[in-house]
Amino acid sequence: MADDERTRGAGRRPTVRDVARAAAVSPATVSNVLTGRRAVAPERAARVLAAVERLGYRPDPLAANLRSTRRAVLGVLVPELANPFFAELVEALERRARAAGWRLLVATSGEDRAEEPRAIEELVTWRPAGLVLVPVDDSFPARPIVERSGLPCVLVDRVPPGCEAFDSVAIDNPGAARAATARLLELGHRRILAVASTLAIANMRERVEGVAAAVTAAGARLDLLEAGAEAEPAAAAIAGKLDRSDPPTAIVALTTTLTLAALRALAETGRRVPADCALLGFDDHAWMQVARPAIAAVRQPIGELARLAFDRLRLRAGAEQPLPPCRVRLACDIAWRESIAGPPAPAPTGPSESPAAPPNRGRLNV
Amino acid sequence: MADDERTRGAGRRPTVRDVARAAAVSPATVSNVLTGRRAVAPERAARVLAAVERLGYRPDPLAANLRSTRRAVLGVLVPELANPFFAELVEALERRARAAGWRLLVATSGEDRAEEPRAIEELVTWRPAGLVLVPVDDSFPARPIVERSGLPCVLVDRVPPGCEAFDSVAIDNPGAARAATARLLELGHRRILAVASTLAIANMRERVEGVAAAVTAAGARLDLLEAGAEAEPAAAAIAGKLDRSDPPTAIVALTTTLTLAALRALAETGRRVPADCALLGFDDHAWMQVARPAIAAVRQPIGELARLAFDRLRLRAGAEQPLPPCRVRLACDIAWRESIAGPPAPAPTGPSESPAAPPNRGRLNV
DNA sequence: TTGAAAGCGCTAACAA
DNA sequence: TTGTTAGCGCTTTCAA
Repeated sequence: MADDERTRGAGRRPTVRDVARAAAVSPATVSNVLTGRRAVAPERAARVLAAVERLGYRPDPLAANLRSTRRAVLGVLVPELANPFFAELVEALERRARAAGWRLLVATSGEDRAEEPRAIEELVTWRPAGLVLVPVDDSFPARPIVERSGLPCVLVDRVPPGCEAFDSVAIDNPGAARAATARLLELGHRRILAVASTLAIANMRERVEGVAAAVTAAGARLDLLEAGAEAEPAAAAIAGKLDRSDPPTAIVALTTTLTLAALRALAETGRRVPADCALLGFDDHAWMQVARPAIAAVRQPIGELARLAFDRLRLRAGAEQPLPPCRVRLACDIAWRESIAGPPAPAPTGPSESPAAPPNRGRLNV
Repeated sequence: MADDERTRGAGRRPTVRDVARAAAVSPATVSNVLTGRRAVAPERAARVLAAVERLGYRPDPLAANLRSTRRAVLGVLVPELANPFFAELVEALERRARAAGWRLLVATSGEDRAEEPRAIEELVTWRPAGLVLVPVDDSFPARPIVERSGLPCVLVDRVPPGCEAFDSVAIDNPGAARAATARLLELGHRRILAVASTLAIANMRERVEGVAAAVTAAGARLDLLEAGAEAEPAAAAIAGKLDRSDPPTAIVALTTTLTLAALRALAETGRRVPADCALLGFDDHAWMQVARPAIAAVRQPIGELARLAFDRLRLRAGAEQPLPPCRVRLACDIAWRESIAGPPAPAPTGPSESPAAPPNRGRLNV
């Protein structure tokens, strides 16, 4: 059925004109019914809808976007999809976008400063309604292109300094790091090693600041390691820190890769977790629950990050006049697990409560 | 500089016409220079290029795609991005696509049969040059839409039966499973548990077949469990199998989630790996190397899968006449790690060589 | 409220 | 080899 209708075009997809003819109205009316941009008399609208149904008409978004200024595509640039955090972020964005009838154009910069502006430039030529962007690092090489494009843009996860004019959505990095570290200090740790990939990325610095704030407040000692993004060299560097005479009794790893590197370094230097050294990571993954010991980790609310970023973009895309920038910072849960315990030798002070996390869900609108 | 040129349009992006005027040629010539579709005299081409540079002209892919039949966009549909295998597949595809000047439109079906056709339908309305598709399962609900669209389509990873007319790229599932199992049998295992998510997905069945073939050939016993895609219930089901009087001494987990579930089940039932039970998973991830014991796993050549899928699609998109379907199956490496050892009690037979993998890289063109 | 007509920016015909 | 013309499928004036 309906095949007689469809063969008419000899394989050609039906267009607005076909629908208009079938419904005995003008193409403009078809458009108005379908986009809802202008009112159409009920009976005519029904005729149009029926014709659409009968012909199996699907509007061509390419043509629609070419003509109109309002598009329903979002450009998304993340450093890499191999990083589960970004993969989950993109998936959450895609889910929300599709639910709202929007599409996603996805690109990756490969954590490469030279690639970022190239990727953004290509994205921009597609004239998306907006951009969701995780910059490579503080240098944010795509910035001039984004600004010149005039497109709405939300920075997610990494918000370089000087980007106060951009919308941004990220977690409360200092807060999460402080809360995590405070717990370690409570348990009696006095030498804490914070492992960052690079301090050239704002969120890394913010996490380090959080750790430092807690450590300083407690009069303990902070060891800071900038270990790079690669697992192997990072593990070696961490092992180096562990092999000193006065090694840390707790490690806070600021990315998943560094958590893995820390685990490797601890194993290689013969440390048991948590007996010899406690470990806490950023970003929670399924394997951390199953690992023995199970690894404690800061849990980022990825779905929430995606939701806020998308809603912001949609709002801005639909807004008539320019909106003031909006900076959202979300609080994080921490999954306390077996990798956390008090320091080994003479447990100096610290209460012996069970390591339950204080409930700190909520939102921090800066 | 060049600003005087750019302000002319009063913020308007320059078009082919602007470039044509600036270079004193026709719009068609500009198009021909930029797309390289027809020859243009060197000096004129140089003039055009100079004008492009001076005006900061960027072609609008929307308009180009609307007019021409050849598009440089690929539609990609995967079940989910939260699964690192698919995330890495998409990343590898994106990398190759971008290198070739193509873009990716990404959608996810959420492993949902109802969502798959919806997602594909939206993808198709964008008129991509081709589709890369990982079906939800054998039911492949998007199939009629894909066929009706007439678009080139490569099935990746999951190739439902009856899809011989489609191009497909996947690993040699039976071969990988057979090789893995053969090694376990060599080590003396006689009761092997294969854990699949669901037998409604072809690659799961193929893996099971591979395990079964090896087990049968060795006269050993195969235990098959269809454990679902969720970690918790799967772990419970696996624990059930382990708690019987005659438990398996080796587990082959057919997905990453099931590998995690198996680990959990083993821990919960007090089994040590590999002393009480050996474990081998499908899909290798960073944490498996760091886990104690390190987890052995079949390594899928994701980059290669992506490369072949993309090249195939590009070939088909550029081809004049229809090409015969091409079914590629790639051999896999196996990362042999600590989670593999002989069975606990009376190690019956089996040579005591070191568990090094036989080199079996290569391609199997079915 | 509706229709006719004019493009959005580009490339494919066709003619020169 | 080049320019002219037309039109991809849609939305948006503008006039009725």
